[in-house]
Amino acid sequence: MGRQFEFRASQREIASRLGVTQATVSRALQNHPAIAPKTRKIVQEVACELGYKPNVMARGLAGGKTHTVGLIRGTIGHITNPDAGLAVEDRLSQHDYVTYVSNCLNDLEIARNIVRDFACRGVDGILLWMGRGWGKDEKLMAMLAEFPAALLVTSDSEPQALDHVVHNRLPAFRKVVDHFMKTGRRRPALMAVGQTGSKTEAFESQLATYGIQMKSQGLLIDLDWDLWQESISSCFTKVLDARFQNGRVPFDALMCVNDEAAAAAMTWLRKKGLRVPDDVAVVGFNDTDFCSLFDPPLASISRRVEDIADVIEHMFFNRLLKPDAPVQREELDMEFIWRESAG
Amino acid sequence: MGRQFEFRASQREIASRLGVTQATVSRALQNHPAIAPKTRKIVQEVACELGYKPNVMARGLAGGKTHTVGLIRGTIGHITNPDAGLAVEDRLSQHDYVTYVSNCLNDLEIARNIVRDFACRGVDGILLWMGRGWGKDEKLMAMLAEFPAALLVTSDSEPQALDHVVHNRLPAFRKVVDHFMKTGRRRPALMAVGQTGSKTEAFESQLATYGIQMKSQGLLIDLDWDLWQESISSCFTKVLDARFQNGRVPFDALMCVNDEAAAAAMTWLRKKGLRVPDDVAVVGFNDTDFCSLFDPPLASISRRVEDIADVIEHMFFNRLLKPDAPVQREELDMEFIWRESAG
DNA sequence: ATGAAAGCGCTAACAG
DNA sequence: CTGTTAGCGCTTTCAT
Repeated sequence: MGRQFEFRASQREIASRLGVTQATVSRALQNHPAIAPKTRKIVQEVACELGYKPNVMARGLAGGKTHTVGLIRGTIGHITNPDAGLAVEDRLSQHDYVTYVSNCLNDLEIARNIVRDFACRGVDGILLWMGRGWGKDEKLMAMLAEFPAALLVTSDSEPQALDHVVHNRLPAFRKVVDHFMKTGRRRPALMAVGQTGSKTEAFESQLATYGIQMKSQGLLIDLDWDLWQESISSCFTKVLDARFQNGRVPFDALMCVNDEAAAAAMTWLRKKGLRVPDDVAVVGFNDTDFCSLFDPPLASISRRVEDIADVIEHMFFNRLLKPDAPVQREELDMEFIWRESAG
Repeated sequence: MGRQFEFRASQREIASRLGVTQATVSRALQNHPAIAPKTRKIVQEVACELGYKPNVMARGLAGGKTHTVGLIRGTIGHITNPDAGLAVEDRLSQHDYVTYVSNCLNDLEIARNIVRDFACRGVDGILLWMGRGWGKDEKLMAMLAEFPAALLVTSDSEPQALDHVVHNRLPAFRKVVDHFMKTGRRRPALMAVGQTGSKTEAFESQLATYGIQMKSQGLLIDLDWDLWQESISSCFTKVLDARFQNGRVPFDALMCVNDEAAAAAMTWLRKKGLRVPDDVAVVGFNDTDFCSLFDPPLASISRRVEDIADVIEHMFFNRLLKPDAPVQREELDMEFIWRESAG
């Protein structure tokens, strides 16, 4: 039978102590309107005295809130950094909410299973970092719709049927490209992992507005996913060495998938006798603490982790309080952080 | 009453489909020995067909396992990096275990409350990154002892009454000090946050074996915790500027709290006209991906995140399988990673 | 080998 | 305002 914990009291114990029924205790603890103020008071006092904490499983089973949220991250921890998930967890805990974390590895099928599992666990809400096009998956969206709260974090601004926050990279990418152009660069390249992805598209489309065709002009440096997992710097070096043996590169500016890659790029360029930013401007991604410590300081794109945590916190509890409010949608733009490496 | 989910089937539905009782379904699903093989088979088939998943709350309430573990981290995400917690979460999920994450901010009182809360949630086990001396807190230890599994991660090697893994920094610190000595340094300093802490003690005691008194010789650079939270680099620069206005420093080697601080130190030293490692050797902490990308590459101490995740995974499930096995204890040493900055 | 029934700790509908 | 009662979906005796 149920695991016993020495240090836990139940509503029944409080009830028997006071000579009332357990239901009364339940109501008093919930601040039910139809309860005598003095009953409520004495119940709460005894509850406090006994260190009563509700059994979350029982409460969930009986239809109450569990004060639990399931958070589904998209990528492995050491790759996406700094992590908005942990910042969110921190915020939620201040509202006495506890977070399940899980990682779907950007796989829709896995995401569905996790959502399902979270349902079996009675979470009050789901926070999901969406992969591309998942909004069109009816099965996923139908499941999500059944939770008291479900909040999607997307990186594209397509409309969604549920509450969502658009964590928009486009404006930042646009600003990077604009900056490159304004400072006289004419062949900005992108270093990406995989040929597709919203980063690639954002950069490509913005270049196109200046009449530059990224792919056909050889301005996409595609990194190998497997090598990438092993070692960022060596993978980068390998690709560049293979493609530009003589050290002559076809680009005069370089936007990188993350700060680590950007730092590796700066090292490689320097070794080839190229100056940053004079010969090649470099911009990273994530705006890690390290950026300002490089020589030259590394420009980057900030995810604004704390801001997005604010938005998520706000939208999530908003939904919980007003189950019938219309679908919410917020946008938060990532931000280009200029530093010397960008020229 | 209980939240309804369209997409969920219960044992009762399976039972009624098959004309057996729900208890039979329960037993069949648990591979209970006293169940006819063909019954088990057909039950499992139907369960699969209906996409049955157990209701974790109900199971927990009734005394079964919840396949949940509560993980209590000690520090805020963006400060401790890379994060063993996420690596562990990843491992556990491969065993169909889901992780609650919480952060006690290194506060014993908060830790106790979180443990309590996890108990109310019916977790099968607790993973706790211990603060100093918490092993002596009877209340905490008594609560932990009531879980089917509780695994402590400590950074000192004091004996504990429960399963624990010692994540030992001492050997690495020792190696750093030894290395400094071997390469002719005579005044190695430590940059720490707060005068106490195991990092400080480890370094101090090892220096003492060479007859060097860290504190009295002015070899402890104490950073302000509040400033530290705001900005690592500026906090560091402020302290150094205030203490060593003329750029003459009393140390010829510098061990830093983390890689960011080490990088900031290298920048500061260079500005003062001091060479790394010729004039001052520098070592960081965490062995971030960035280390090898600095000029010179930054030596550091690796927490061996993946290794510790391995150990935790192993010990945790070991305990779950053998509730009565004797207390387990494993040690995992952090590792000094030499790079040019260390001289 | 299976059914019947109790009970985990709570919420909520129904009575009074 | 409070007591009574019926579940929530399971696990686990106790019968048969």
